[in-house]
Order: sequence, then C-alpha cells, then structure tokens
Amino acid sequence: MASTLRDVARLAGVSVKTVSNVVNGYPHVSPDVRRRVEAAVAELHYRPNASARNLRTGRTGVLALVLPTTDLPYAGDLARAVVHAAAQQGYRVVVAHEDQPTSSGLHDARMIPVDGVLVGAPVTPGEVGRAVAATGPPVVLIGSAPPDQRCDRVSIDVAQAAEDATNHLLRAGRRRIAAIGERPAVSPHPGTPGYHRALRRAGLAPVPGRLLPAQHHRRADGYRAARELLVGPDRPDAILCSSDPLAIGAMRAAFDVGLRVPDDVAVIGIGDIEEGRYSRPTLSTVAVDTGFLAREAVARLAVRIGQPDAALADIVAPHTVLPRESTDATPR
Amino acid sequence: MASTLRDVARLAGVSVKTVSNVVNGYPHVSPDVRRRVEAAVAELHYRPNASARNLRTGRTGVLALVLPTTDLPYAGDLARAVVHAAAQQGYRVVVAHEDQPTSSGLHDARMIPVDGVLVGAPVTPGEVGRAVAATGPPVVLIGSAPPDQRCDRVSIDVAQAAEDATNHLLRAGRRRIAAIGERPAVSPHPGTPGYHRALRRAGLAPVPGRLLPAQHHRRADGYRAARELLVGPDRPDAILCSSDPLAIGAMRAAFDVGLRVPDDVAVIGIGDIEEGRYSRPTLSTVAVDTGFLAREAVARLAVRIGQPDAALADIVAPHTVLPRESTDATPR
DNA sequence: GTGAAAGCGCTAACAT
DNA sequence: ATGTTAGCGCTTTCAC
Repeated sequence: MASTLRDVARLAGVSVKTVSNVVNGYPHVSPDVRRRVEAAVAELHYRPNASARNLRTGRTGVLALVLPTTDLPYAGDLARAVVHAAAQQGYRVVVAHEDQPTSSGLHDARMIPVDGVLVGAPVTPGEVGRAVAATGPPVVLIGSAPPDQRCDRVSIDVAQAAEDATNHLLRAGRRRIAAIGERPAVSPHPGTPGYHRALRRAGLAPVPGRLLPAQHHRRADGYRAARELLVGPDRPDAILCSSDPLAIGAMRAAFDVGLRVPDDVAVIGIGDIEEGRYSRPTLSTVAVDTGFLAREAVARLAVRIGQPDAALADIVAPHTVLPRESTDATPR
Repeated sequence: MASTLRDVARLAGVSVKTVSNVVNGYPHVSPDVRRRVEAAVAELHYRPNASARNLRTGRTGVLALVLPTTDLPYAGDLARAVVHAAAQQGYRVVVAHEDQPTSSGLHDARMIPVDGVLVGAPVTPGEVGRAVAATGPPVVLIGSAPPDQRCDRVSIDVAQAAEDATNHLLRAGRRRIAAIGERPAVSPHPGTPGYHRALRRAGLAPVPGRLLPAQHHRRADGYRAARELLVGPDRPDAILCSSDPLAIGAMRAAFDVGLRVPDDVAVIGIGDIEEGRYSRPTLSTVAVDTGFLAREAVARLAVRIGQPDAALADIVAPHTVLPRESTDATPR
C-alpha cells in the first residue's frame, strides 16, 4: 500500500502538519525535525497523493494541450515549445491526443484534473462554446484556430500567411497557382481569402477548379489532391499547400507523374517542419514562430487561471516566408 | 464557482447519492427522478470533480505515456496506437513529453494522478529502479527499451532488427557497411550486437571506424554522422541507421557530397515513419508493429494495475524489413 | 515551531 | 429506489 502523511508522521514521531511543512518546503522547521522527517519519507517511499492535494488546494499545476492524432503540421515543435514555456511558469503539461477532428477530445481533456487547457486541435465552434459555458478549467485556442468571441486565442494570421506565400509564387513568375487545403469537414479553410486576395491584386481571377480540399494534413492527402491537379487539363505551375505535409505529398505526386519541382511546378507549404529541410528539393514554406505561440498562449492561460474575468485577448503570432529549392526556379 | 453534487441535489430536491447514481449511470433510478437530476446538472453546468472522485475510488481511468520531446522515430504512430488500444480497455491517455533523455520525465509523469505509466522514452536503469521501488502507479516499458528485471516490457528485438537490416544490405551486395546509432550518453546502442553478428556470419570483420554515435534520433544527427563517414577515407557502400530520421539525414548528406543513393551508398533505417514513403529515394526500413506494441503494453499494464504481483512479462513485438528504393541498386 | 481538527467533493456501506 | 454517513489524503486555519 502507498504510505500517507500519517504513516510518515508516526514513524518520524511528529504531526502530519509538520510532515506537510517539510514536504512543501515550508521554511520554519527545525533542522533536526526536518532530518527525521526526510528519513521517514525516504524509508517509506512516501509520495504525496496528487488527487488529495488537488482536491484540497483546487489547483494541479498541470496544463493540458489538446492535439490531433492525425498530423498537425508542426505538432512536435509546438508540444516541445509549450512544455518549455509552461515549465518557465511552473506548470507541467500533459498532451491529450484527440481522435477525430470533431470528437470530444476537448471534453476528455477537461475530465483530466488540470488548471487550464490549450487547444491546438481543430475543434468545432460548438465544442468551444460548450467548453467555455461549462464551469471548469479555462480554455485558450493556440495555433491556427478560427477566431472565437468566447475565449482567448493565440494564433497565426492564416489568411495573411496564405497571401504572403501566394505573393512569393507570383514574384517567382508563376501565374497558374493552385491551392490545396480547403477542409469542408470542419470549416472553410481560413487561408483561402488571402490566396484569393493575392491573385486579385496581381490581376488574376481565381479559378474554382484550382482550389482542392484535403481531409487531413497528411502527406497522402496532399499527394492525392496534387495528382488530380497535375494530370488534369490546365495544369498549374505552382501549388500552395496549407501545411508542409500536404506539400511533401504534392512534391512526390509531381515526381511520380514525371514533373520536376520547381521547374515544372513550384510547391510551397506552411509550417516549417524539419522534414522540409531534408527533402529533395528542400521545401519552401511559411515559418510559424512556435516559441512565440507557446509563450503567449501559456502566459494568457496563466493569467486567465488567476483572473477568470480578465479581458479576452486575441494575439497574432508572426510568420516568415522561407524560400527554398521547391520554388527557386523560374518557369519555362 | 464550480457547482458540486450537493448543489445539484438541492436544486433537484434529492440526495447527493441519487445524483451520484444518475451521473454514474447506475440503473436503479426512476425515470422521473433521473429527468429532474439531469435538468439540474445541465442548468448548473455540473461537472464531476475528477480529483475528488479519484481520491475516493483510488483510480483515475488515465494512463500516462512518456515520450521524448526529441524525435522518437515512430512517436506519432505509437501515441495514436496507444490512445486507441487504451480506449478499447476503457482508459484515457495523457502524453508526458520528457525534456532530456536523462531528465525526470518519468518522475514528473508519476506526479500526475494516473493508474499506470507507459515509458516509451529512453530512461536510465536507475530511474526505472527508483520508479519501481517507490510506491505509485506501475510502469511498463514500451518500444525499444533495454531489458529490465524489475518491470514489464513490450519491445522489439532491436539487435535482431539490426541484424535483419544488415543482412538485407549484404544480400544487396554491400560489403563496407557502416552503422549510425550508438548512443554512449544513455547506454550502448542495443542494435550493435546484431549488426556485428550479421557481418561476422558473412565473413566480414567489423571495422571500428564504421560505427558512429548519434546524440538523438534527429535528422541533423544522421546528417552529421553520415557526412563524416562519406567524406572520410574507406568510404562505406551502405549505412545502417538505428532510426528513420537518422537515415533521412544520412540520405541528404550523401546528396550534398555528390553521392547517389542507392547507387553509391545504400541507406536503411528502422521504424517505418511515413516520411520515408515520400522521400526521394523512398527509404528502406524495418517496420515496427506499433499496433502490437500498443495493444500488448496496454494489456500488460491493465493486468498489473489489477494484480500488482503478477509475474513479470517481457514481450517481443514482430518486425519486418521493408525494401524500398534506398537499397534497391546493385553496387558499382 | 508544532499539534489538533475541519473539510475539499466524491463514492461506498449501510439503512430505510 | 432513495437517504445518511463516514472517510479517501491532504492543506489550512487556529491554538499552543
């Protein structure tokens, strides 16, 4: 059986309060008593019961990060950054992997005793609404979530990123620019307005057939969509992908149908995953500042935990276009 | 403030016990009362307090999966599989991302109230020992952990996988086979014996300079090590990498020094990450059955949670060599 | 500096 | 079928 404070107190010949003081580093304990207590703790392999502590204090020191199980472009980087940022503020982090885009991963995460939840997975507005309405740990949206009037959000400007990427392709001389990334399942892809804006400013009319949906951010989705674009009539000379894995799949599709990247078709993604620095060709992309995302989101969450009624924040993280080989050639 | 069972009971005009019954789906509740209680629950946005429940019952229904923050080859697949397998058994899963190989990630995970811990990150034997000695949730090693006398383990036979991969290279006609993956920081790489065994059986003497260490399983580590091998004297005609990310980095290094894969140097990894199916060339690898790993590990853990004194198990998961383009050519 | 006692929200016995 | 009560392990007043 696990030993309790009482067991330790009995063995050390002191009261539970004193043991509690020692365990929690309370300063006013005589050195002699401290030593006795520490010896007893070691002997009994005492470990404080987190649930009891949490029940009493109302706080856990843990944040949950909800991430999709299907590749989120920069999920690994984001998780790393969040763990780091949270540690700075004295929080530990658990990652809850959400099964399906529309599942109750958020709901599940809120069944785990945590002080706050960072939602990096695509969730429906309805889910967010329910989570915010219900009493329970506060929620902060992180990454590329659509704006929400009911909770804090730290995110990149996806439309702006798409516009910048499209402009990069235009500057490289491309004119027949396709896009992969509309996700009708959850919500219209938020990058589309930026893509259209860039085209219009260049005097180009958006062609409906050049905007293809992808179910998830997986290489296979990019492959499928790109192949469809590249073997069809009116072949594009560039493809904007709403995430790097989609772009990796698109590059492979081009290769498989006998086209060269970037000579025949340029490809650009969003996310700057490490894979794109080692692919052939290396992948042009829009880098997201995951450190910024993580720091700001954790900071917002920490504030809201302390002050549930603080004003809502909507923070935009910076991004940068990173030109690499996959967009580096001028078209024929 | 969050509402409690008492609040709900008061509003519904029943006792706390009845509310508890309704919330937990206890069958013997009259339909009328059930409706009243459910209405009260909804009105007050009641959510059960997980900590109180856990304190009372001694169980959480949650398993922790400890994973390294630095790329574990197939971490994503494994996490997905574990979440799925755990759900089948009625457990939720939280992932704890361990900061450094030798950090106290395991210790941290055990400070989160969970029923059991799956350790997929490289941990030192000392850590495992402490975790097992201390009272607390049981631990099962999963993935490619070295054998341990003190706790259950479900893992692939890393030495056998290395031997099989080396044999694949030998069959492809390679003779000067190098290996990347020794990690002196934590422990000697467990694949090395298999690599040596295969060489010896082919009548080849292991060349010490052809075994290079990698700090982590990152592409950059593979790049660095491979580059060193490929620009040095006595250039190898094949490289066995102990993980796929290392192999991806190695392929890029070959390309950067003007060598062709597989013509000049063959490359094979271990793990079968999706990236290797889209790389150029596609990456030969040893596929690990993550579904098996996850199912067996969760099953073992579930058993041990119920019976702390059950006999220790050491289960070996199957693996398969997957020949792809990166080892497909005969040497010059 | 240390001890005694109350109570966080919940479930499990037991009672009705 | 529903109500009453004790207590899980801890922290936190409040005494001393």
